[in-house]
Amino acid sequence: MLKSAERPVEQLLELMGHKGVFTILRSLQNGPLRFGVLQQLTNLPPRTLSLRLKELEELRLISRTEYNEVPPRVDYALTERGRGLEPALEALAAWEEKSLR
Amino acid sequence: MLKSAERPVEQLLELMGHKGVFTILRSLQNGPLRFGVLQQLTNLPPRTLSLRLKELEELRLISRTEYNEVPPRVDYALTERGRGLEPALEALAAWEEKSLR
DNA sequence: CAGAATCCTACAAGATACTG
DNA sequence: CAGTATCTTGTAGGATTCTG
Repeated sequence: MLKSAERPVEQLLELMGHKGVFTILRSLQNGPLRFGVLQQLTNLPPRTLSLRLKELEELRLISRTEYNEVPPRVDYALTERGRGLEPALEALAAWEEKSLR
Repeated sequence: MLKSAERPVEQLLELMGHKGVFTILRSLQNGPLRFGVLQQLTNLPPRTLSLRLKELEELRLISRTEYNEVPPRVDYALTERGRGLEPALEALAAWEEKSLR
């Protein structure tokens, strides 16, 4: 799945091209979120969400934190590298805004 | 192919997620280019390049101009809407720069 | 709750050959 | 030159069911 021959931006865009990924990144800008919440926000089936989260982790854009609690609790947050993406996310959101008018 | 139910940014990212599309858009920032040149820049087979260019046209990000000459000549250029994408392209390129260091 | 396992269908994308 | 036609293989991603 990881095509290391590609430029980082191509890897990134390939991942962001998948359904829900932009929403995931944007949502995490406001702080960590749990699996279940991301599922509701993106409307992805668990299998697909799980795949995307792993790929985002592989690219070191998000981190996964597991708490030893019952019931289980896990949350996902932007990494430093992921936060470096924020200007691009904003630019894309701004473009969308403009293109809706 | 056109999933009109999606938000513009999701449509855009789905398209930009395909191989070569980022390169196409970036290259066109410097002015119109011909099919053959885009083929060399992206390393895409003609069929795939042709598909991507049509999809970019559908989203009104690029325009196609055909000249009645022999041999045939066609070129592609960013539209106004496509130029609206430039801040995002720059942000992505900047992110890549940073992430390489 | 947070996923993993299994199954399925549609389409991505590359290779190759051909043409107005 | 700028594509189209045809064929093949891999993967996306949705549905559903199950579990540590």
